[in-house]
Amino acid sequence: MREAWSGAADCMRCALRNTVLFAGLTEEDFARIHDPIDQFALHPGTTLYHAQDSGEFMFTIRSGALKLVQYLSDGTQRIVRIVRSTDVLGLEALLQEPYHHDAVALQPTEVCRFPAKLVGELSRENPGLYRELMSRWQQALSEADAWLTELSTGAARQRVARLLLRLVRDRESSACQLFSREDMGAMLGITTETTSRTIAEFKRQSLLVETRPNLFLLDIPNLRRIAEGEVR
Amino acid sequence: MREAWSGAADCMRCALRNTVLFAGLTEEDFARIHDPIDQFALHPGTTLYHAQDSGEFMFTIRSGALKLVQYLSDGTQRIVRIVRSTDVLGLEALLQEPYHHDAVALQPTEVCRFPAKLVGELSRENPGLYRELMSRWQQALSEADAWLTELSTGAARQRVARLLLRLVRDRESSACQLFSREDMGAMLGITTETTSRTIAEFKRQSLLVETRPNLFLLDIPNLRRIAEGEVR
DNA sequence: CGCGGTATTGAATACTTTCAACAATAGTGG
DNA sequence: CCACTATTGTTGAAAGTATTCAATACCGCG
Repeated sequence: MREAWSGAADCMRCALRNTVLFAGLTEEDFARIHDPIDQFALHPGTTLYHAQDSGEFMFTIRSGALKLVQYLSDGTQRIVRIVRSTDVLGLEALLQEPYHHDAVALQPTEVCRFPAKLVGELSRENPGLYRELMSRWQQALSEADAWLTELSTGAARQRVARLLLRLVRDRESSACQLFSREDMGAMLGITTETTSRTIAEFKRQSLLVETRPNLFLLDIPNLRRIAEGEVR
Repeated sequence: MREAWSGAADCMRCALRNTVLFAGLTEEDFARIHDPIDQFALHPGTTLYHAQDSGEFMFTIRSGALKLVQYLSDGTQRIVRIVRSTDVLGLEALLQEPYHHDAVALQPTEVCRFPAKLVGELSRENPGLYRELMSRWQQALSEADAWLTELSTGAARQRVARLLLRLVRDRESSACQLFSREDMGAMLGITTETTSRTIAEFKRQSLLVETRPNLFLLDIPNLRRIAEGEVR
């Protein structure tokens, strides 16, 4: 059993309704999609879907985070994206394609699931949804490009610094939680050990201060300098 | 002057018409888009557009190849994608966003240019075009993911081998042209020198045989073994 | 033929990985 | 609630790779 079913989704009261995929729908359209929506709670480590699974459903993330993982033929894994609250998952299902990644929860995560086919139908009549879908695709693409340029280029110290900065972007405080060293390594294309060493060094230099278990405050200005490669 | 204008495009006779973006359009729709289409020839090294330029136009590639380049704040460049014949360029313009990359010709290249706005309008009435656009977005995304897992992961030897194999995929022969060492390095996230050393070594091992200036035959099976990391 | 740019090579250095050991931590069952 | 165990994180040392910077070779073009 891979997830806890939490009943039909309560979309009308969903705090996210206006920020997520279906923001532009009329009440009428919305009624049509509401019924088939189910809501799930995922424990960390739970797989929402596997690469190659037939892509019947799309998902929105209500809370938490998932990693999208691809595997090389030699078995090494690479995390190609992180999806978070308000993000949409499984766009490829709109094209009747199987999923392209494993999607695995990194934290306690709540998702809403709905049939891709339905979204496809609605989008054909609803210009707002149509545009929103394109925008989501473009967002994913920009994100992928940023991972290439920022997280897969330069020395390990720089990559780790850029990942940390990315984790606190668009946030009020500079506090953030870290992922496991293994996951961070898989995001950056470096080994678990190198990641651990780098994080440990950042801690010693007070670029990272642990205020509570796995809650870190960042020294943003100095991490920026490292990210740019200005310091050793 | 950045490009040679070759006159209004002769779309009706374009060999690509049925394989590219507008394959599904009716004659009527097509008439509407034909007029604003211009065709350009680009010399190698020519920039088609710059990142941040206002994205008024989209492009299809008739022949040749372009690189999409992003820059880090420290000035290092990373090539995030290669677009080739039948590919579409500038999807972000559909969302009224500025371009996200520099687009630079790698070879003599012919492109067709058309207003993004027009495509947006047509796609709202034309389900075929609508679907085609989604499919193009997904294609770009898959490509980006593949660059992360295949071309930005593992040792330099493996990356170079995977890039070479990628260059001859879906081709009748195992012959291909190589890009400059600098460009290959920017695709793989390694230095020009490391790229050069690796290519030179492959040549010495006859994994690459130069039959004509810059035309190479690949030893696919052995390059595959290197790509998988099975050999030193 | 010579010039300018690209490719190749060398040598020293810096960095990352590997493999192994040990420490810290969280989860489990008594 | 505590002790135990399994997992995750940290560290060390050696080996393997990649980068840097500099020199030289090669190529295409005028």
